[in-house]
Amino acid sequence: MMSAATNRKVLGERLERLTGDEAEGCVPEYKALAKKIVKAPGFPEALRQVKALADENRLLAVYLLKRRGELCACEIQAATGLSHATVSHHMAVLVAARMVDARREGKWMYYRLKEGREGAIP
Amino acid sequence: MMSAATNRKVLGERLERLTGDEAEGCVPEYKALAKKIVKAPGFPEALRQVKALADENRLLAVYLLKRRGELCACEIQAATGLSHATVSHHMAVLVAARMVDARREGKWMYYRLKEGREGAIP
DNA sequence: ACTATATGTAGATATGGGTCTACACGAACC
DNA sequence: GGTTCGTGTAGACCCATATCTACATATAGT
Repeated sequence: MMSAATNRKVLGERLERLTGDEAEGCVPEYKALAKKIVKAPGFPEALRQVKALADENRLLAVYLLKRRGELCACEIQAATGLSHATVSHHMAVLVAARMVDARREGKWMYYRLKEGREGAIP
Repeated sequence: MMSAATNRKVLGERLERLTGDEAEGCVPEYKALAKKIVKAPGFPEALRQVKALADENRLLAVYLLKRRGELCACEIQAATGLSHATVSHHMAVLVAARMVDARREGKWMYYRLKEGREGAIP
Protein backbone atom coordinates (compact mmCIF):
# COMPACT_ATOMS: atom_id res chain seq x y z
CA MET A 1 0.00 0.00 0.00
CA MET A 2 1.30 3.43 -0.85
CA SER A 3 2.28 5.79 1.91
CA ALA A 4 -0.22 8.36 3.03
CA ALA A 5 2.20 11.21 2.38
CA THR A 6 2.81 10.19 -1.22
CA ASN A 7 -0.84 9.67 -1.83
CA ARG A 8 -1.57 13.12 -0.52
CA LYS A 9 0.98 14.64 -2.87
CA VAL A 10 -0.35 12.91 -5.97
CA LEU A 11 -3.94 13.62 -5.12
CA GLY A 12 -3.07 17.21 -4.44
CA GLU A 13 -1.84 17.67 -7.98
CA ARG A 14 -4.93 16.02 -9.35
CA LEU A 15 -7.33 18.00 -7.23
CA GLU A 16 -5.47 21.20 -8.04
CA ARG A 17 -5.86 20.52 -11.73
CA LEU A 18 -9.52 19.78 -11.33
CA THR A 19 -10.63 22.54 -9.04
CA GLY A 20 -7.84 25.09 -8.93
CA ASP A 21 -7.99 24.97 -5.15
CA GLU A 22 -5.21 24.46 -2.68
CA ALA A 23 -3.89 20.95 -2.45
CA GLU A 24 -3.60 20.90 1.31
CA GLY A 25 -5.20 17.91 2.94
CA CYS A 26 -6.91 16.66 -0.19
CA VAL A 27 -7.39 13.08 0.96
CA PRO A 28 -9.92 14.20 3.56
CA GLU A 29 -11.48 16.26 0.79
CA TYR A 30 -12.03 13.16 -1.34
CA LYS A 31 -13.45 11.38 1.67
CA ALA A 32 -15.74 14.32 2.33
CA LEU A 33 -17.03 14.25 -1.23
CA ALA A 34 -17.63 10.51 -0.95
CA LYS A 35 -19.44 10.99 2.32
CA LYS A 36 -21.56 13.71 0.81
CA ILE A 37 -22.62 11.40 -2.00
CA VAL A 38 -23.29 8.42 0.24
CA LYS A 39 -25.26 10.46 2.75
CA ALA A 40 -27.40 12.07 0.08
CA PRO A 41 -31.01 10.90 0.29
CA GLY A 42 -31.00 9.23 -3.12
CA PHE A 43 -28.01 7.00 -2.56
CA PRO A 44 -29.31 4.35 -0.18
CA GLU A 45 -32.53 4.19 -2.17
CA ALA A 46 -30.66 3.69 -5.43
CA LEU A 47 -28.41 1.09 -3.86
CA ARG A 48 -31.37 -0.90 -2.58
CA GLN A 49 -32.93 -0.69 -6.02
CA VAL A 50 -29.95 -2.04 -7.94
CA LYS A 51 -29.31 -4.65 -5.27
CA ALA A 52 -32.89 -5.82 -5.64
CA LEU A 53 -32.37 -6.28 -9.38
CA ALA A 54 -28.93 -7.84 -9.05
CA ASP A 55 -30.13 -11.41 -8.85
CA GLU A 56 -30.89 -13.60 -11.82
CA ASN A 57 -34.21 -14.85 -10.52
CA ARG A 58 -35.39 -11.45 -9.33
CA LEU A 59 -34.49 -9.83 -12.62
CA LEU A 60 -36.33 -12.63 -14.38
CA ALA A 61 -39.37 -11.99 -12.17
CA VAL A 62 -39.27 -8.31 -13.04
CA TYR A 63 -39.13 -9.08 -16.76
CA LEU A 64 -42.00 -11.53 -16.39
CA LEU A 65 -44.05 -8.84 -14.66
CA LYS A 66 -43.12 -6.34 -17.33
CA ARG A 67 -44.40 -8.72 -19.98
CA ARG A 68 -47.46 -10.11 -18.25
CA GLY A 69 -48.51 -7.14 -16.16
CA GLU A 70 -49.54 -9.11 -13.11
CA LEU A 71 -48.59 -12.53 -11.81
CA CYS A 72 -49.36 -14.57 -8.73
CA ALA A 73 -46.63 -16.09 -6.59
CA CYS A 74 -47.16 -19.59 -7.89
CA GLU A 75 -46.71 -18.45 -11.46
CA ILE A 76 -43.36 -16.96 -10.60
CA GLN A 77 -42.54 -20.16 -8.82
CA ALA A 78 -43.40 -22.14 -11.93
CA ALA A 79 -41.33 -19.87 -14.13
CA THR A 80 -38.25 -19.83 -11.92
CA GLY A 81 -38.39 -23.41 -10.65
CA LEU A 82 -37.60 -22.22 -7.14
CA SER A 83 -39.28 -23.27 -3.92
CA HIS A 84 -42.23 -21.16 -2.85
CA ALA A 85 -40.24 -19.97 0.18
CA THR A 86 -37.48 -18.61 -2.01
CA VAL A 87 -39.97 -16.90 -4.29
CA SER A 88 -41.61 -15.29 -1.29
CA HIS A 89 -38.24 -14.03 -0.12
CA HIS A 90 -37.33 -12.62 -3.53
CA MET A 91 -40.63 -10.83 -3.97
CA ALA A 92 -40.31 -9.35 -0.49
CA VAL A 93 -36.94 -7.93 -1.51
CA LEU A 94 -38.45 -6.38 -4.62
CA VAL A 95 -41.34 -4.92 -2.63
CA ALA A 96 -38.96 -3.51 -0.01
CA ALA A 97 -37.01 -1.84 -2.82
CA ARG A 98 -40.25 -0.29 -4.08
CA MET A 99 -39.90 -1.99 -7.43
CA VAL A 100 -43.01 -4.15 -7.11
CA ASP A 101 -46.45 -3.77 -5.59
CA ALA A 102 -48.10 -6.72 -3.89
CA ARG A 103 -51.83 -7.30 -3.70
CA ARG A 104 -53.57 -10.04 -1.78
CA GLU A 105 -56.71 -11.63 -3.19
CA GLY A 106 -57.95 -14.51 -1.12
CA LYS A 107 -55.27 -17.14 -1.10
CA TRP A 108 -53.32 -15.58 -3.89
CA MET A 109 -50.68 -12.90 -3.84
CA TYR A 110 -50.52 -10.85 -6.99
CA TYR A 111 -47.46 -8.88 -7.95
CA ARG A 112 -47.06 -6.11 -10.46
CA LEU A 113 -44.39 -3.55 -11.29
CA LYS A 114 -44.68 -0.34 -9.32
CA GLU A 115 -45.95 2.52 -11.44
CA GLY A 116 -43.21 4.59 -13.00
CA ARG A 117 -40.39 2.17 -12.22
CA GLU A 118 -40.02 0.69 -15.70
CA GLY A 119 -37.27 3.21 -16.32
CA ALA A 120 -35.14 1.61 -13.63
CA ILE A 121 -35.19 -1.74 -15.42
CA PRO A 122 -32.32 -2.30 -17.81
CA MET B 1 -44.15 -27.79 -1.43
CA MET B 2 -47.33 -28.06 -3.45
CA SER B 3 -47.88 -31.04 -5.68
CA ALA B 4 -47.12 -30.70 -9.35
CA ALA B 5 -50.61 -31.73 -10.31
CA THR B 6 -52.27 -29.06 -8.21
CA ASN B 7 -49.88 -26.44 -9.39
CA ARG B 8 -50.63 -27.35 -12.98
CA LYS B 9 -54.35 -26.93 -12.38
CA VAL B 10 -54.08 -23.50 -10.77
CA LEU B 11 -51.63 -22.22 -13.31
CA GLY B 12 -53.84 -23.54 -16.05
CA GLU B 13 -56.68 -21.34 -14.90
CA ARG B 14 -54.38 -18.33 -14.68
CA LEU B 15 -52.86 -18.90 -18.07
CA GLU B 16 -56.28 -19.50 -19.57
CA ARG B 17 -57.51 -16.19 -18.24
CA LEU B 18 -54.45 -14.42 -19.53
CA THR B 19 -54.09 -15.90 -22.96
CA GLY B 20 -57.33 -17.71 -23.70
CA ASP B 21 -55.28 -20.72 -24.74
CA GLU B 22 -55.57 -24.29 -23.58
CA ALA B 23 -54.33 -24.92 -20.09
CA GLU B 24 -52.62 -28.19 -20.91
CA GLY B 25 -49.07 -28.44 -19.59
CA CYS B 26 -48.84 -24.84 -18.55
CA VAL B 27 -45.97 -25.27 -16.10
CA PRO B 28 -43.59 -26.10 -18.95
CA GLU B 29 -45.07 -23.08 -20.68
CA TYR B 30 -44.05 -20.79 -17.83
CA LYS B 31 -40.64 -22.38 -17.80
CA ALA B 32 -40.39 -21.87 -21.54
CA LEU B 33 -41.26 -18.20 -21.21
CA ALA B 34 -38.66 -17.82 -18.48
CA LYS B 35 -36.09 -19.57 -20.62
CA LYS B 36 -36.92 -17.33 -23.52
CA ILE B 37 -36.32 -14.26 -21.40
CA VAL B 38 -33.13 -15.53 -19.82
CA LYS B 39 -31.70 -16.69 -23.15
CA ALA B 40 -32.46 -13.42 -24.86
CA PRO B 41 -29.31 -11.48 -25.71
CA GLY B 42 -30.13 -8.53 -23.47
CA PHE B 43 -30.60 -10.49 -20.27
CA PRO B 44 -27.06 -11.53 -19.34
CA GLU B 45 -25.85 -8.07 -20.28
CA ALA B 46 -28.47 -6.38 -18.11
CA LEU B 47 -27.73 -8.73 -15.24
CA ARG B 48 -24.02 -7.97 -15.39
CA GLN B 49 -24.83 -4.27 -15.44
CA VAL B 50 -27.02 -4.24 -12.36
CA LYS B 51 -24.65 -6.60 -10.56
CA ALA B 52 -21.81 -4.18 -11.31
CA LEU B 53 -23.78 -1.36 -9.70
CA ALA B 54 -25.04 -3.42 -6.78
CA ASP B 55 -22.16 -2.64 -4.48
CA GLU B 56 -21.90 0.42 -2.27
CA ASN B 57 -18.33 1.27 -3.23
CA ARG B 58 -18.85 0.66 -6.95
CA LEU B 59 -22.00 2.77 -6.99
CA LEU B 60 -20.07 5.47 -5.15
CA ALA B 61 -17.29 5.26 -7.74
CA VAL B 62 -19.83 5.66 -10.53
CA TYR B 63 -21.33 8.72 -8.87
CA LEU B 64 -17.86 10.17 -8.36
CA LEU B 65 -17.12 9.66 -12.05
CA LYS B 66 -20.45 11.19 -12.96
CA ARG B 67 -19.57 14.27 -10.97
CA ARG B 68 -15.88 14.63 -11.76
CA GLY B 69 -15.78 13.25 -15.30
CA GLU B 70 -12.50 11.38 -14.95
CA LEU B 71 -10.60 10.04 -11.97
CA CYS B 72 -7.44 8.03 -11.48
CA ALA B 73 -7.38 4.87 -9.40
CA CYS B 74 -5.70 6.50 -6.43
CA GLU B 75 -8.41 9.14 -6.23
CA ILE B 76 -11.08 6.48 -6.02
CA GLN B 77 -8.97 4.78 -3.41
CA ALA B 78 -8.82 8.00 -1.40
CA ALA B 79 -12.56 8.52 -1.69
CA THR B 80 -13.56 4.98 -0.76
CA GLY B 81 -10.84 4.27 1.78
CA LEU B 82 -10.32 0.81 0.31
CA SER B 83 -7.02 -0.87 -0.48
CA HIS B 84 -5.68 -0.33 -3.98
CA ALA B 85 -6.23 -4.01 -4.74
CA THR B 86 -9.90 -3.77 -3.93
CA VAL B 87 -10.29 -0.63 -5.99
CA SER B 88 -8.62 -2.35 -8.92
CA HIS B 89 -11.01 -5.26 -8.57
CA HIS B 90 -14.07 -3.01 -8.43
CA MET B 91 -13.05 -0.96 -11.44
CA ALA B 92 -12.38 -4.15 -13.39
CA VAL B 93 -15.94 -5.24 -12.63
CA LEU B 94 -17.31 -1.92 -13.87
CA VAL B 95 -15.20 -2.12 -17.03
CA ALA B 96 -16.30 -5.71 -17.67
CA ALA B 97 -19.91 -4.57 -17.37
CA ARG B 98 -19.22 -1.86 -19.96
CA MET B 99 -20.15 0.86 -17.52
CA VAL B 100 -16.71 2.46 -17.35
CA ASP B 101 -13.86 3.07 -19.77
CA ALA B 102 -10.26 2.76 -18.58
CA ARG B 103 -7.33 4.66 -20.02
CA ARG B 104 -3.69 4.19 -19.12
CA GLU B 105 -1.37 7.21 -19.00
CA GLY B 106 2.09 6.36 -17.78
CA LYS B 107 1.74 5.00 -14.29
CA TRP B 108 -1.80 6.21 -13.85
CA MET B 109 -5.07 4.57 -14.78
CA TYR B 110 -7.87 6.96 -15.57
CA TYR B 111 -11.49 5.95 -15.45
CA ARG B 112 -14.55 7.64 -16.87
CA LEU B 113 -18.16 6.68 -17.44
CA LYS B 114 -18.77 4.97 -20.75
CA GLU B 115 -20.57 7.20 -23.20
CA GLY B 116 -24.34 6.84 -23.15
CA ARG B 117 -24.49 4.83 -19.94
CA GLU B 118 -25.66 7.61 -17.65
CA GLY B 119 -29.19 6.41 -18.24
CA ALA B 120 -28.38 3.12 -16.55
CA ILE B 121 -27.38 4.87 -13.34
CA PRO B 122 -30.18 5.28 -10.82
C1' DA C 1 -65.40 -28.52 11.38
C1' DC C 2 -62.07 -30.49 8.49
C1' DT C 3 -59.12 -30.74 4.68
C1' DA C 4 -56.48 -28.89 1.06
C1' DT C 5 -54.22 -25.05 -0.81
C1' DA C 6 -51.35 -20.73 -1.24
C1' DT C 7 -48.25 -18.17 0.97
C1' DG C 8 -45.31 -16.40 4.88
C1' DT C 9 -41.70 -17.19 8.53
C1' DA C 10 -37.73 -19.29 11.00
C1' DG C 11 -33.70 -21.54 11.07
C1' DA C 12 -29.82 -24.10 8.80
C1' DT C 13 -26.69 -24.46 5.08
C1' DA C 14 -23.87 -23.35 1.31
C1' DT C 15 -22.26 -20.58 -2.32
C1' DG C 16 -20.71 -16.06 -4.00
C1' DG C 17 -18.27 -12.15 -3.66
C1' DG C 18 -15.91 -8.21 -1.15
C1' DT C 19 -11.77 -7.48 1.17
C1' DC C 20 -7.13 -7.91 2.50
C1' DT C 21 -2.03 -9.28 2.27
C1' DA C 22 1.67 -10.55 -0.58
C1' DC C 23 3.85 -10.60 -4.79
C1' DA C 24 4.57 -9.02 -9.71
C1' DC C 25 5.10 -5.70 -13.33
C1' DG C 26 5.88 -1.50 -15.84
C1' DA C 27 6.87 3.38 -15.78
C1' DA C 28 9.24 7.41 -14.07
C1' DC C 29 13.07 9.41 -11.63
C1' DC C 30 17.74 9.58 -9.36
C1' DG D 1 20.88 0.36 -13.04
C1' DG D 2 18.57 0.79 -8.91
C1' DT D 3 14.70 2.71 -6.61
C1' DT D 4 10.29 4.41 -5.89
C1' DC D 5 5.64 4.59 -7.17
C1' DG D 6 1.04 3.32 -9.23
C1' DT D 7 -1.41 -0.48 -10.46
C1' DG D 8 -2.64 -5.43 -11.54
C1' DT D 9 -2.91 -10.42 -10.02
C1' DA D 10 -3.26 -14.46 -6.91
C1' DG D 11 -4.69 -16.56 -3.03
C1' DA D 12 -6.99 -16.74 1.44
C1' DC D 13 -10.49 -15.21 4.54
C1' DC D 14 -14.96 -13.93 5.90
C1' DC D 15 -19.41 -12.07 5.66
C1' DA D 16 -23.72 -11.45 3.07
C1' DT D 17 -27.27 -13.78 1.04
C1' DA D 18 -29.63 -17.27 -1.93
C1' DT D 19 -31.63 -21.49 -1.06
C1' DC D 20 -33.78 -25.22 1.18
C1' DT D 21 -36.60 -27.80 4.78
C1' DA D 22 -39.67 -27.53 8.13
C1' DC D 23 -43.49 -25.24 10.53
C1' DA D 24 -47.13 -21.65 10.76
C1' DT D 25 -51.10 -19.01 9.00
C1' DA D 26 -55.04 -18.02 6.42
C1' DT D 27 -58.37 -18.89 2.97
C1' DA D 28 -61.49 -21.91 0.13
C1' DG D 29 -64.02 -25.88 -0.57
C1' DT D 30 -66.52 -30.01 1.24
